[in-house]
Amino acid sequence: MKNATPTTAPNASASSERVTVTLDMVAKRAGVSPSTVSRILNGTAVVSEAKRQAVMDATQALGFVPNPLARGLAGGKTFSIGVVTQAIDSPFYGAALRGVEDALDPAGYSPLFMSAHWDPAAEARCLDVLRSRRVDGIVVLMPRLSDSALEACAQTLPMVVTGRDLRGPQLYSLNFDNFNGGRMATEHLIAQGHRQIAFIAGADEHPDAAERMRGYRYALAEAKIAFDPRLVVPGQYHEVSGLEAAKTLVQQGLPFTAIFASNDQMASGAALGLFQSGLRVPQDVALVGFDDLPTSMYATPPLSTIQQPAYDLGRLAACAMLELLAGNTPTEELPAPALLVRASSDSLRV
Amino acid sequence: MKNATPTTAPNASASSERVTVTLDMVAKRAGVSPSTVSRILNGTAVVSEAKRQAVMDATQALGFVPNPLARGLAGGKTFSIGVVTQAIDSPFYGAALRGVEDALDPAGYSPLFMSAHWDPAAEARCLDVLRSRRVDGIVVLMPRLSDSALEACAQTLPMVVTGRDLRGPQLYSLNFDNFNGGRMATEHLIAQGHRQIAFIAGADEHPDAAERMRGYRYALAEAKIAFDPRLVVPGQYHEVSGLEAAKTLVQQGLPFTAIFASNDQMASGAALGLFQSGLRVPQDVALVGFDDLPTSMYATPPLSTIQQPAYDLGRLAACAMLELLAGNTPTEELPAPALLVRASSDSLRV
DNA sequence: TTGTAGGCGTTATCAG
DNA sequence: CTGATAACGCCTACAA
Repeated sequence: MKNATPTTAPNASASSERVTVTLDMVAKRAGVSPSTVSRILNGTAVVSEAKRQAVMDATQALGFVPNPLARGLAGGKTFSIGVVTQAIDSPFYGAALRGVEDALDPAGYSPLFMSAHWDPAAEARCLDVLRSRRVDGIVVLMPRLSDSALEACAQTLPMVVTGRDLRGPQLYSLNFDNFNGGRMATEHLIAQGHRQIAFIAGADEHPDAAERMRGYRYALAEAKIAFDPRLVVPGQYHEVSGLEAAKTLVQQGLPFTAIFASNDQMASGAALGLFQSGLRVPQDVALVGFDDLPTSMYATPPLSTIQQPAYDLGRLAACAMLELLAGNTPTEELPAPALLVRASSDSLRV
Repeated sequence: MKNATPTTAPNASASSERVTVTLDMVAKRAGVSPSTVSRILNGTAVVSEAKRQAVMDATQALGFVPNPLARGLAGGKTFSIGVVTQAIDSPFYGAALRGVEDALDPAGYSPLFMSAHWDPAAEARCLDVLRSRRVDGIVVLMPRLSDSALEACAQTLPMVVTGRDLRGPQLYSLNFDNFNGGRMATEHLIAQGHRQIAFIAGADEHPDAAERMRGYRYALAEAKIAFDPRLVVPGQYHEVSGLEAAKTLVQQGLPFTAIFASNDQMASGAALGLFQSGLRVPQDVALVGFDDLPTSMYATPPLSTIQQPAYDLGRLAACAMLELLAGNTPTEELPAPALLVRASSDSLRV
């Protein structure tokens, strides 16, 4: 990271350096042709060691930095990859984007982030903008576009998507096992002795929300606990809806001793709702979330949850893209869901 | 947003469209020269209405989208602006970045996000990368680089920074009144009858952390409350440090009835620390944070805090950049700090 | 008003 | 192995 800076190098840095140093200037100074400089800098061909040194020296001395725009125009590769996220200000996507950054940076690629806000039309627009910017590939986190639209896009560019099961020559996907996650959360509650377990569902359009619910129902069935639709309240994956859901449950009067919220944000809202209703977590009601947001372990009380590795999701998606770009077949896989038991569902830990 | 799509327009969209449509093709189809097309599309000159129509039609029909790379190479403007954030996965920066997105998008500019992780060297690298990518301007959120380094950079490019007071021909800054924020938070606690108010400080390197502390001390002095250094514990602006700070305070044995944490993340950690120590918020200890993160109102109990408009911070910074780019002198100002009293510091609200 | 020519900084394709 | 010579797609004088 920290190469000793040769005294000859006026490394532009965040300082002066007015004129732009071009490849031609390097070529001239090194006494070779521009093409040779290009070849050396890109390792496109074998070059004599002598010229090689001369070019490297000149590059250093002049502080030459290739112009990505020109590179993109001429060569077709821009070394930037488009990343479509749904909300850059969501804790979940934030972690994922950081994973993307961390994976792309060392490879010399720059991410180009765009938010689609769960709107298919906006998502399509993102793809268009990204393609017009000539990105080398596109990663879509939790797309809302149809499989076919994504597949169509993959005909033109390497694509990696998460939250789907799509494969193709230029298409790779990474999916999380939401079903088993939902099942594990519910089984944990059942193991703790709970029989009346409420469920705060996620937005209908989210396929993963449906999977989590399926896991919930599966676990209930396995335990021979009758499914009571009245204990299932809708949510929208954000705090307010969790708060409202909890209040609905309380007001409804139907007894319940535990809540499984299909994501941490709603669990957080539900915790507040219970608190405001005078119910203690976990003494009166046990609570389990889903995602394991960075803040969940610092909630009061710390929230039990299913760990969904958002950071790794982003990182692996980016790695897969790098593989695709290198012409390889990606093999990255997401880790299996893991249950994190914390105080919110375990009275012994309080 | 939703123009009726003319039947003649095969709007590439997220679909097929193999070949790239160039400006020359549009020119040919419209029966004019490339330069005319360029002029019309950029409004660079006055053109006859007839040709104008012809070009617009051809553009539509062909679904032409100008290549930003070529545009950047030839004209110098890339319509992308670099945005240096410290951590893309922080709730505070997340909100700010969303503000940036929202302001830039309608103006036709794309943000290029990079994270510096509070490391000056990394920040310098971000600036270099961004400049090498030929962005039209750079916005730095809460820079760690020296004023002079930023000013130097502003000689080359329009710059907008937050958390500093810097002005220049190509440089604009947006600063938040951390001193008064800290003061208001403390005064609130004092008004609630508290005399022993602990303070969880922020990282030393953050200038805003020092300002908040100054506000704390100022308010104490105003109220003739002796400043007790033992009630000030260091923090790092993240949850763990708040948790540890609270435990330190409790173990220390010195009585205190309130805590002012210099940011919400630490306040959240402190809340957990108090909880684990068997202390109730606000009955035993009142708690006030700083920032008003989106999640703070859903904390258990909801956290009183000083509202720092992160979203607006980003939005206004981006707007200022747009002004700079348009050759105007920005005039955006950040709103004054506001105190939000919630249950964590008000027993009546619980 | 509008067309022509040249160039922005690289890479790629050919010869040599 | 290396050097010309085209593009890449668009913008901007300059000339008409």
